[in-house]
Amino acid sequence: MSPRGQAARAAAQPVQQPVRRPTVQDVAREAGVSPSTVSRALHTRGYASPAVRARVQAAAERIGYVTDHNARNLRSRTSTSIGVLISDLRNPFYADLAAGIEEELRAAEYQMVLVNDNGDPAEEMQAAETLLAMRVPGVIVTPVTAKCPQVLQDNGVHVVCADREFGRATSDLVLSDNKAGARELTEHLIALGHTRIGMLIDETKWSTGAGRLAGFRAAHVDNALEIDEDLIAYTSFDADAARQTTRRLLNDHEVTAIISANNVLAQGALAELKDRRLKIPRQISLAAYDDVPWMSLVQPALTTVDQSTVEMGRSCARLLLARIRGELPPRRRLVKVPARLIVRGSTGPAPR
Amino acid sequence: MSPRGQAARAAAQPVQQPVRRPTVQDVAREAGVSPSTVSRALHTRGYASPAVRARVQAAAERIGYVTDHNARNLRSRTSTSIGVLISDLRNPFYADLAAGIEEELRAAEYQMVLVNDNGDPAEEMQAAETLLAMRVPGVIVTPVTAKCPQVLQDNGVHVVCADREFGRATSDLVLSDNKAGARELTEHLIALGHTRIGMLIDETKWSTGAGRLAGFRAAHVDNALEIDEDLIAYTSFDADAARQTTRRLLNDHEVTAIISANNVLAQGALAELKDRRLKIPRQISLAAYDDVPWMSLVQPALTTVDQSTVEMGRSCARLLLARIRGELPPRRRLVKVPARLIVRGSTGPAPR
DNA sequence: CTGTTAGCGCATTCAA
DNA sequence: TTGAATGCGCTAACAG
Repeated sequence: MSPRGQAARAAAQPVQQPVRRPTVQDVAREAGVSPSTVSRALHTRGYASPAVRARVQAAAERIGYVTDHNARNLRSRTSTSIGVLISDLRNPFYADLAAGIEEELRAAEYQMVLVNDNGDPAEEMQAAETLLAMRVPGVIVTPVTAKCPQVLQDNGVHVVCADREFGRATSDLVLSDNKAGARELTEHLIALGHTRIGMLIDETKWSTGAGRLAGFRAAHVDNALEIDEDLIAYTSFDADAARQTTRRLLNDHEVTAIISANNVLAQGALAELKDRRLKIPRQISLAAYDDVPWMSLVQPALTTVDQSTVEMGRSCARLLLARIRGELPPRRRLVKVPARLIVRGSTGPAPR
Repeated sequence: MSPRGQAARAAAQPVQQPVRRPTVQDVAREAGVSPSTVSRALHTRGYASPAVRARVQAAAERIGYVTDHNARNLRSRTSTSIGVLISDLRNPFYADLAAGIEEELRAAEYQMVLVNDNGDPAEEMQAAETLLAMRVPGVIVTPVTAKCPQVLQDNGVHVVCADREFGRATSDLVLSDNKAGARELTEHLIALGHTRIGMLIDETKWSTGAGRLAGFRAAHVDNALEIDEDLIAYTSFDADAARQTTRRLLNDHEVTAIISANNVLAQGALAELKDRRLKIPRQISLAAYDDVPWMSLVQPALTTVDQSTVEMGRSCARLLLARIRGELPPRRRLVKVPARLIVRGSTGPAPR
């Protein structure tokens, strides 16, 4: 790679890369003890006399010693890096999730290795392999396929699936109570007299979409309202698609309210309603699952379901760390994060 | 470590932690070559015959070998983990920046270790130490203090400062062209006839705020407009504070337009204007530096300066990687990312 | 082009 | 309680 000609040149020039960092050896010399004593004094608890420990710590501080995680990880077969695998950091849902995770990990002196998989199975597997290579003890993932958590678990990595689930997964789970949240939201509209409510939804393969749709249905059943299946408007993942779908929904059917299954789709729906100059909520009500900041900035502010995304992230991290520390019984744990209805100005009585 | 007794138990019980992962030794045995040949065949280029290389790769694939980054990093004194140190992942500016960085790093097969420092100097230093422990070859940071990049560099870590600069920093830099952007935005308002423009700003210690304020001033000077210093409204970092400051600004002074120095402050300003039921832009114009998605969702959509945040992130990563690979001359490099004015509905002719 | 040897920095035996 | 010895998994020297 770099034969000595190159190394020599590097040494001659003002290159700062090969700064020799102090090792336990250096600290040992400085403190007048053995390397193993340094190791114990610095990390393990109870195997060094207070005096020695203080002396070692002082010496370490003095010469600017910083543990080498690579060496520590290699030797002790543990790592404090946690993989976090999400679909799109630019979506505030994932950003909030990651923020919650990071907060909790940092408090426990763990690090977050964040990877975007763009919702692509291939990139997701790629990322999983990278995390295997890093020998992370655990991964938090919003899975795209069941294969990814599976492969990780097969290799002894603890996995927490966040936000969504696949039928046969065996990993720990942290989910929003999608069904309850969507049901509450739908009932709020029904209580306002709406009987023809459009449901804008992108997928129902995952528990996320499936749960929200189930809640939508349940609210209808509970209120003895028949569902016009045509009002369930399946769309794609992006806001533009949602806008087209909303357009079609409005053209082809009479609805007095629309529920968007997530924050991205809501953008498209809102754009279409505004474009048509429909008065919200006088002419049509709009509500969304997954509250994000812009929803309270628009006029009227949107009625939403807040799924406490940051807290969801914290839960993921807490659960994973507990699992890593062996504090949990073997069987998988499911954490349901409550969803909370927030009524704002975008929903009102049904017209006529 | 895990003698066969334990391994046997592991196989019997549903414990997945002590999974013995294959090593180069195992691959070597499988392929009938030596460990070092495996290493060369798998990673280095040119030092293995095609036949052997193929055989080794097949063997590795077969037994599910995945390189141990810790061991590789320890031995070769290189790492593909990059530290990214930001203030608040929930702020879309930082999320976009991180997304751009991650995208570019991932393409180059590097990993992103993301740490939130909450804008707190102590947490920032804590994070720096963690990254030193991880032996990352480089860090991208939106610095809170000059000390953090300094310490990292002193330890041989390459640093790219993103978004802001401190006077004496010696690290590479990627900045928005704050002055030009703010000037253009201000001139846009002046061209619309505004002469009393409020400037809502949180800090001017960093190049960010300083540059934007300088652009604001420059636009006035260019147009022979005197600045009423009272219209420069200094506020704190959060939206609530910005709202209070906007309230005071409106109470105490007559302004026909307000410029917010960033996306967070804009929330506060907008909230106050709406609360007062001021018609935008008929009664007052509002514009903001740092375009984020909600600004095109509100009505009227906000006139903004887009600082291409994702691209800024990509630039940071590209610059850092080039530096790490030694492709750059020793002297620090400054990358200015152009800022682009986006005129939307929130700015209009000055009243009267 | 390939194998042998050695050691990165550390934590963990074990013996003292 | 401490020190000496060992090796985690890998890759860089060197020799062949």
